[in-house]
Amino acid sequence: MPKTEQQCNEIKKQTRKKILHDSMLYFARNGFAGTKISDLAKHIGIGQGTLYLYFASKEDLFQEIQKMIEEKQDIKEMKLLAHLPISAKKKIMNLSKTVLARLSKDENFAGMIALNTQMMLEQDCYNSSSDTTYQSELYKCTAAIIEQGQKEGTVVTGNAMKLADYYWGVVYLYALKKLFTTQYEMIEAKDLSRTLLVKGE
Amino acid sequence: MPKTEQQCNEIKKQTRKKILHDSMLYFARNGFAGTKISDLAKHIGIGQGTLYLYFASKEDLFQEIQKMIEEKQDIKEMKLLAHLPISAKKKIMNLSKTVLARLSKDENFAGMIALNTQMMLEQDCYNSSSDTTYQSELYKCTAAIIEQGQKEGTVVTGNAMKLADYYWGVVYLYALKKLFTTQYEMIEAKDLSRTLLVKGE
Amino acid sequence: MPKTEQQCNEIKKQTRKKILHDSMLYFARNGFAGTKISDLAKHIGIGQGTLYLYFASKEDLFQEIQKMIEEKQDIKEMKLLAHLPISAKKKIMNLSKTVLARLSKDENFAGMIALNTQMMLEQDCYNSSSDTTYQSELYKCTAAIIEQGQKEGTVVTGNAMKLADYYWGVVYLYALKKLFTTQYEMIEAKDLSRTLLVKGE
Amino acid sequence: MPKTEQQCNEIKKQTRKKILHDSMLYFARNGFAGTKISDLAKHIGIGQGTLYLYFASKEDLFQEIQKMIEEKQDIKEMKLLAHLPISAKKKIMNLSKTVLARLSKDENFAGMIALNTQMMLEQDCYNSSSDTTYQSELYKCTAAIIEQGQKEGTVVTGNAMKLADYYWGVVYLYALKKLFTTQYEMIEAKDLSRTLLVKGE
DNA sequence: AATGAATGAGTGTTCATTCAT
DNA sequence: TATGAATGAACACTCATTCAT
Repeated sequence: MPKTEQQCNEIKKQTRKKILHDSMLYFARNGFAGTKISDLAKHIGIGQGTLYLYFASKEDLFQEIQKMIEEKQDIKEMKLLAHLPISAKKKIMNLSKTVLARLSKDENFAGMIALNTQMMLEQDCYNSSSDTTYQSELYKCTAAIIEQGQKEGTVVTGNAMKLADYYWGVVYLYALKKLFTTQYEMIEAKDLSRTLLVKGE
Repeated sequence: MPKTEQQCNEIKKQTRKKILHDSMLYFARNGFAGTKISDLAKHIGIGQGTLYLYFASKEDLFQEIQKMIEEKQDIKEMKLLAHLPISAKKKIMNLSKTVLARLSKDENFAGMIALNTQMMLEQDCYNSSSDTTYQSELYKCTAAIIEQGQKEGTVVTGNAMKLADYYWGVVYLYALKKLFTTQYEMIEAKDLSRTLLVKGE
Repeated sequence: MPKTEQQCNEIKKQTRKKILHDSMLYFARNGFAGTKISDLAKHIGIGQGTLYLYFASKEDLFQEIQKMIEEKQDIKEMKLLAHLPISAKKKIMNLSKTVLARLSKDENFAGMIALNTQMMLEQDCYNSSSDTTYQSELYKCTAAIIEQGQKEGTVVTGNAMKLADYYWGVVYLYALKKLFTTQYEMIEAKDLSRTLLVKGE
Repeated sequence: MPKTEQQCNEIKKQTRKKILHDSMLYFARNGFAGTKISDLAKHIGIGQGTLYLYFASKEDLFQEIQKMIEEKQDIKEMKLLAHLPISAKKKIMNLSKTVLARLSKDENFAGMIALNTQMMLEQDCYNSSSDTTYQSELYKCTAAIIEQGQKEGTVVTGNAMKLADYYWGVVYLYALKKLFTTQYEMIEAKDLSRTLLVKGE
């Protein structure tokens, strides 16, 4: 539309964002193959054709969603947490509380976690030598905290990366529950923390 | 078929079993929508048409697989374990060791766990008032052990069913890893046990 | 539009003409089915929507182009030529020279000839009993000259209309060359005339 | 079908041929953009899906048709004619008679000529420096005859290739008539020959 | 009056299912 | 019984047309 003048592409950006956002949740719930463009468009509330004004194909849309997730992943907070001058145990309980709280309130966060983990799984599948690219930031931060905790004697022994993977795996689990089940019992922070801590509570 | 007459349907049973089995893994990896009959048949090593001699439709095949899983789920062992006169902590560590060992060795077990959990998730989605039908056996057994442990003071406090759900969720996680990743780090029994036990080791 | 009032529809006429003209060439090159409104509008240098201010539909635009061609067809000159008191041979060589010269210089003329002939071909297809409507004028004039030439012994024997059809068919041929090829060798007037004349040169 | 054994792909070859053949005529009449797969399949008498068992896409089918035409083009006869120890005039009249006779009887021949010429036109369009690849054989043979005739004084002067192009252009013209019109007047051999010969009859 | 973003009917392509062998 | 070629309903994608600005 020739709205006023300049920012008709303000609207375009808005629409693009809405599509990306709404599609993310839809894909997270139904998977790529299980998502029909016709249904997706209806769910977003736009015409089928409109989708193709913003994305070249279903595949392209999916990839853009993945890109978005990679960029978003709130790693900044994580990094901040990792560098605070507090005990690893505190950090872990803090992180767990924060993550579970967001998971409870925010479906988008759940969708992001779910898609992100699925991407990692499938990526591993075809590309086992992958350097675990994007997720590494998140995992590295967690691993750093774990190593600190191991020195402090509050975190269980074992490969730090493997433990970080375990921790986020559990988060993925409850992201799925958030996405798929209506009445679910969210885990508690102490339960999540227990994946890492020597002695819970 | 010129097998005189007797057990030409011995062969039929055999074929049906093979289809169910091979399809299970394929579905677990690719999902229902992501599975094409043509690919599936090739993967099994039979003609597309043959599938329809044994199953009425793709949907029917999928349901039969689900039934099979429900029936198989080695609950007997579980029940046995649950009623042994040993401490809950021992039971849990035992169970964890057994489950993870099977997961490592047996892709079918991984497939079963994966499909089973996905079924539960999707079922919840559309049928939130479900009485958690089939999975309940497995979960009830685990919950019983958990309750025993809580009395003994070795298992963390909290709703027993929720904790059982958590426990099997982690198992699901590593079933996925088994199915999707080529080089994965399996969790250790003590890590799995820690989801429930007050103090690891 | 703030053009006071008088001839803001002078501009409208101008635009309509431009659309008709530019579309004609585009249709001639790409055919009806092969022409997309989006591409056409870009080619003309207007918005897609603008087209629909001047024409009800793609089909309508195409029909208006056809009408325009029918009306334009410089039959007047032809008629004039037909009635001049000179030999048929002269008339034919004259006509050939003129037609080929215009073809060389004027893409629009080529487009008109091409579309016109294609119309005739397709019309015949669905309406074989057609009285060859509009093109008849042009053909009748040519046939008249042919008949004159046959009497004078300079034009080959045969049905005059069929020969006229042949003559303009060759013109169509070189209209296509003009439209589609960048470096083409235009036929010479004597070559075109030879379709009719007993003895060339 | 597992017919007897070996030649179920005899049938496949047959079907492929039928599709190629029937599509050729359909494309010749309607153009690429004007041809709908649904209509084409109906016209051939097969299901839409069947087309995609034999050809990867509409575009692919079209290209295969073009390949087929290039290969077919009955150049052998032409070459034979070109090398006979008879006068160029005889050769030309012979050729004209043969070509027009086939055009009258054989729609496929008409389709081939039409598509072939259209290919050449479009090819020129995008690739003006093309060495006129495949059609050259046919044109070269004709040009050779023309040159012979020019020496013998029976063929008009001028660039031989240009004249060959003219000759086959006229053939194209009547291929179109054959394809599009129901009641058409085919040109006569002497008319076609006159494009080249100094003096008709 | 002019625009181009939005739309959905229509087109190309895929895939679960059937069926002749 | 087993097969895979054939099918058409369903899906991804395109494009003529509309409409808010």
